[in-house]
Amino acid sequence: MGEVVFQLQHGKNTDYVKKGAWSPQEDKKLIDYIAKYRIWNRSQMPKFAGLSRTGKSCRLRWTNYLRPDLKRGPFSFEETQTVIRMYQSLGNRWSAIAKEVLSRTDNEIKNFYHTHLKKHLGGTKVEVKPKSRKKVKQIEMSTQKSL
DNA sequence: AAAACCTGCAACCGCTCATTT
DNA sequence: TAAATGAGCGGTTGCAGGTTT
Repeated sequence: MGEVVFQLQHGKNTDYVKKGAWSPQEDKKLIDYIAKYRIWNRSQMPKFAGLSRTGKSCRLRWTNYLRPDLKRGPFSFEETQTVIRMYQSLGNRWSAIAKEVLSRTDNEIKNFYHTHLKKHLGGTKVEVKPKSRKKVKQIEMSTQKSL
């Protein structure tokens, strides 16, 4: 429903890039492909997997939804506490927080924060994210040590 | 009953950084 | 060393389903 298909012209060949929600069939193709080949080339993978999606979209779907080690459902008390603690020390470094909250993705934590925690932590001002990832690494290292 | 509004979440976009050539 | 390309991240959007009026 509401699916959008974009048509890209490349000379005589026509590639269709589908957007929007993933169907169960597409999920299965992606799971089957990754189960078979594991490592993918982002630009080539969708074509070989038989998917009309961008590699970026495939990666996102896999990491945020299809990965077998992902935990679904509501956050536990412990997970919530970890997210709050890490957010207060790291700020909006969702991927770094996700490493601490096992089996949860950065996207899931980000959504969880925006929908559940933001209103409760509204007054808690946290530093703006640093631009450089080197700085982020340094912050992460120091956080690891202090924990 | 249905229209309007709200909430939660999956997915996309644009940007930065890392790696390769 | 610089340019091109690939990968990852955070912000934001769009929509389905639920709730309120």
